[in-house]
Amino acid sequence: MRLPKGIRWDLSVDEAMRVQTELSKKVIEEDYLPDTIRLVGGADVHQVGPEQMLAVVCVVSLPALTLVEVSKAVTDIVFPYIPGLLAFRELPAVLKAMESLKSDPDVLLCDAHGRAHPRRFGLASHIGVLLDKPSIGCAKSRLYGHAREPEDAPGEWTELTDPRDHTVIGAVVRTQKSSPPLYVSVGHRISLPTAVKFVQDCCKGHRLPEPLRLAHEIARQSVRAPRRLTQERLF
DNA sequence: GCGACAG
DNA sequence: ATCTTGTCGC
Repeated sequence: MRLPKGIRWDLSVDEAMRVQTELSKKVIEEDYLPDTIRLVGGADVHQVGPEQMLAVVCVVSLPALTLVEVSKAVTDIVFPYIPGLLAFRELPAVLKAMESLKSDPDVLLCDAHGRAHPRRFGLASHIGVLLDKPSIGCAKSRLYGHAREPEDAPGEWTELTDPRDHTVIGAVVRTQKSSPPLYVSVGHRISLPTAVKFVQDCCKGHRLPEPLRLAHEIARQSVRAPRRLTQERLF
């Protein structure tokens, strides 16, 4: 998959926040995606030691949810972890993994927020806009917004709203009984109802949707064995 | 000033 | 994200 060129990552915190505010205007919150979705991607990033990041992208086919491709990439850490600015830390690794991907997923699930963000531009939206690809934010915990707790049954969900203007910015979705809910939000080129439906369709008995569950598991295993990673050692 | 805070 | 054991519940 082709990547945009000339992106600068050596930004100050102020500059990074301004970039988010600007790019957030480009987010499309409508279903601008193929009629039939056959491939769903899932991206997860792990930190490896004090100075490296490992990104794993898994592509799964619908409706069987069978794994069709895995791509990995290692990059040096170029930005600290700051709540709200996660994209500037993880995007270099995710983009590199996306670059070596052979298949072209119809939609990409991200282990992060999309519109459910202080400036309405979390990692899921950032990667969606940069690649002009439908994307969904699917985080394990809350960053921003108010919501009531959904009932304890798979499929139950509540709205996540912006306390400033009461806009709906996401959904809190119970994907498995007795498990903490997922925070689903629009990344890019998709509507919230469609995003919620996709996440639910991709969960086969687990809390996380299959593409993300697999990516997370593969990343965890890759980080386990070697103490230091090289691009070649990943394969 | 104080708390909250994706991974 | 990472550092970390056993343990309780679905």
